Amino acid sequence: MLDMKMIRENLENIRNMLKYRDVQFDLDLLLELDKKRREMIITTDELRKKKNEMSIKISEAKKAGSDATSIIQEMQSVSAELTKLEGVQQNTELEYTKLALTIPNLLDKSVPQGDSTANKEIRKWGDIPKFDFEVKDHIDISENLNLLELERAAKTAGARFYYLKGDLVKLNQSLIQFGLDFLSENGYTMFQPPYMINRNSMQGAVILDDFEDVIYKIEDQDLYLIGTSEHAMVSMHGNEILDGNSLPTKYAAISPCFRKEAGAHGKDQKGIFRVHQFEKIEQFVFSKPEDSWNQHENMIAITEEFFQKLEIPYRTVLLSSGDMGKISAKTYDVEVWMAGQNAYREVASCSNCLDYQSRRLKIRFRDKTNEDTQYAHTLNSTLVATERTMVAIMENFQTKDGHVNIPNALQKYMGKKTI
RNA sequence: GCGGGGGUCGCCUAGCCUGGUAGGGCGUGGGAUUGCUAAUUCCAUGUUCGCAAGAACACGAGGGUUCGAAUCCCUCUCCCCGCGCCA
Repeated sequence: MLDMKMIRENLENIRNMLKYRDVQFDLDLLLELDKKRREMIITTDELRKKKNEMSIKISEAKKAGSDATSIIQEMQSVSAELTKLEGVQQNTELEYTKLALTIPNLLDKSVPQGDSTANKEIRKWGDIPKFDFEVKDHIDISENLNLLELERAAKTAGARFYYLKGDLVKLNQSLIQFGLDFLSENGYTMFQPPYMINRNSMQGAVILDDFEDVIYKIEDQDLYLIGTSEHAMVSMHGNEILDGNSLPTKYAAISPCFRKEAGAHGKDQKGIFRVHQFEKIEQFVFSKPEDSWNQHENMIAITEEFFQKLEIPYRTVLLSSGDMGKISAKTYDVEVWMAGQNAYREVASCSNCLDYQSRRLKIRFRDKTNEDTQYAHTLNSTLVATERTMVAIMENFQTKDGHVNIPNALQKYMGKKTI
């Protein structure tokens, strides 16, 4: 959500933002509803004022023991009128809020304009592995080594599910262990969040379209499966006034992620690259506004360092205005090399959401109790999505005789050097 | 799941029985006063609308009764205590 006052004062910027994001949004309707909403507030406030004044008169009359019948009758009619107007106001408010919740976030000025072809590679690390044999993809590798049950998963759950098996289970746990150790050493506090959260929390974290395309709902309950621990982490401090001295909070969250993947039909159909359920360690930071861009750079640096330790070649991409999520003001993606696909593929995403989520969830801070509160900034970044990372490990570290070498950093967690 | 007790403006708390402008303390900021440290005292300290003056709203959430609800009634929610069930 954006500050309505700011929208009114920066109409040109907002129109440009919508254009650059290539998003259909009825800004004129929003302005109209905002105007109507404010008018309604003024009208109903005046009636309430009248009511309050009469209430005092009634009280005084009763105390004095005189007759208050005529004032009470007058107040009855004012009350009735107010009830009627409040109904109208409530409807206006609902309409306004519904629309206001769908306007995308501002864009940082460093974001390139255009669609995904305008994405900008800003860094590249590592040498692409060369093989003197025919390279296999992770599906063939895991089949040969008996590391996945894909057909049986399709039988028991459907497409885009999997059973990890044997050493792949251990590799997954090793990545998680290593990731948590790594973030702990870098001053992060670990969290394991709820995997289901209520509608209000989810609505603060995501934009409406995501409910349809991404989020699973629990039947007959006000609960939704998180699509990422970000959803549970951002709402954790909802309706709170944080102590400014505690910022930035650096949280490391580990959780499974559940995604519908609606609209991804045909893409990455096989294997464990694009699935309905995967594990992810997330960095989540609440920061002061003046510090958030600095934090954003820190977070992407941490993620890059992690993949360097895993010896996986990657490139870091600054997403263009048309390719970003609507809640983010600026996003870096990390794409790692996947030898089986002969391509860089997305494994991590690092976003600064400014005060967009904080406004929705009322996450504020102040340094001293008599100061005005400010909205905190929220930032999220993948540290590691383990299933995708295992695809990269299997494909990049495969050997001629069909085995997979374990990256140095993971060997002590795996207790072996090769699968 | 059952029974009991709770949720009040950052924190603590009064008010609820008996409906009539939500009070006090702490913390924080500012002013005044007194040789100093300190003490004392006054003002400010939530949200929304408004350029402002000001006004409205706010007692866990949502309904209801009433001219009027923190207060009475209903539903939900979270916390605490006891019992039950349970990995």
